[in-house]
Amino acid sequence: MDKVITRFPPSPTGEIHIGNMRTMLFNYLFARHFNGEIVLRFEDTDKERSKKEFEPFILDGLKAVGLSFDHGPFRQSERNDIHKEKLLELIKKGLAYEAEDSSTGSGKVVRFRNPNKTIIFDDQVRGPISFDSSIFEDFIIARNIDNPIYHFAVVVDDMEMGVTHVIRGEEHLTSTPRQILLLEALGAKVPLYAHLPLIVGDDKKKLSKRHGATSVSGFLSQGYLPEALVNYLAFLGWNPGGEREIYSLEELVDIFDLSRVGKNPAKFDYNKLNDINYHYMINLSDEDYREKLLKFLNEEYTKLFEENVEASNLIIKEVIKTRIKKFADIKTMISEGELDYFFKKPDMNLEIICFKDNSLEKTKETLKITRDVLEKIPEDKWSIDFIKENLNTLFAENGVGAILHPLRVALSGKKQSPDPFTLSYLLGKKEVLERLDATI
RNA sequence: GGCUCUAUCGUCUAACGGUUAGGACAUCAGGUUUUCAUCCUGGAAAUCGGAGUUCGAUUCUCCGUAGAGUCACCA
Repeated sequence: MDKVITRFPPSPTGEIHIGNMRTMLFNYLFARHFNGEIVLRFEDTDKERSKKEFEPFILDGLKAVGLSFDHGPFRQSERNDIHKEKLLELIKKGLAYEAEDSSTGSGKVVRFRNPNKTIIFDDQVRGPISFDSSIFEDFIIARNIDNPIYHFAVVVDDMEMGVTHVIRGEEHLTSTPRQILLLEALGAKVPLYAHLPLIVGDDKKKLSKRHGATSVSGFLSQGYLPEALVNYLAFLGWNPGGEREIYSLEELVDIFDLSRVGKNPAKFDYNKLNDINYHYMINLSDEDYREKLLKFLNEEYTKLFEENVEASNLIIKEVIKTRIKKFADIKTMISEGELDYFFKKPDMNLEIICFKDNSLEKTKETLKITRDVLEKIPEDKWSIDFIKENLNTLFAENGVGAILHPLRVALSGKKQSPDPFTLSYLLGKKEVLERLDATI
């Protein structure tokens, strides 16, 4: 096989969204798998919507998720000379002609002389597909001689850049025969096409910028890890066949195979993404996790975490890690007061302190017993296991809930919290006794 | 509407003519000496319908049905 060359052809009309990213990812995986090369080309022939300012968004997005390219970035708009040359060539050969019916009045449009034949191409994911080209009639390929439309510009650029594989979304399927016709007229080698299944929303409609598509930067700012995003996106419409589903970008490159791309549209599933993201998060090193988490804390908690490094690391390990699926979830934990009680004494909450039907009096009594047991534990033995072990002796007589429920409420002010052993350990002996005394 | 594509649990998917139709997410139940979360175990859950080909169809063919994409001087 010739050297594989694929392409990223985003139009710079805004942020790069999840559908674009998936297409680029597949182009990347395919090219890299065969040690091929990737061309990045901004498709900006629509002068109304394309803006140079959007280019960095796209470049940054690619960089953030680790997708590299080898050639470019090119701008379609800066390749006008070559487009015009090819346009004139077709006109000269009688394969295209200028016509008078410009609706915008900006000169003569250029139409392609349609040979009206059946086009058959072997789609790399869908198999043979055939179209009767006469339905397109003599379609327009340029607004005027200096101003080609997309279909013409892509075809010329792909040809000139030696693109061997065009991997794109299914929405381009019906424009493929037109492009093949142009390629044939230009005497170019027709690349192989692969049309990827669409990513759809809950309504089964194509995800697009104006329809539910979220930008890649949006996901990243929610605290989804790039690795997780890549991993999830790779599995939308493709899978390697086994039961494993966690793969790094490098591993995906190794095993990627276009023939295993599915044909049916894939619904974007946040639950699944969250799960994969959670998996990547808990496998982060402690330092890495902390560093990333800190970026999502508000001012108050950033300060608290930085002033209490050891304590906050314990809180991350024992409390936060199993409770958030993406880093931005920490904001919810904070706003719901799930972290408050580690740093300041809770409001006394006698309403909920009683276990089941126990009276307040009885509850205070058990808290006193609990306090006495805890007080006897030496500072240097203050560990989760040792606290548990000591409290154990109270359970048989009083019942587990009767001891632990009031203890939890006294320490946290909440009905739901991490287990009281962990809580006690995190707070430290002195603080625990103070909180118990305040309640009793 | 024309053209094109698609059709397995709620979701993503596996099974390239023979399986008790598998896995993951979600969901439900139980367990981890109280709760939330995590973790473990288990359960429920699918081949769109109809013909054909075949000893045998999720798998091949055809017809329906349903959904989607596309029909720009947008990309």
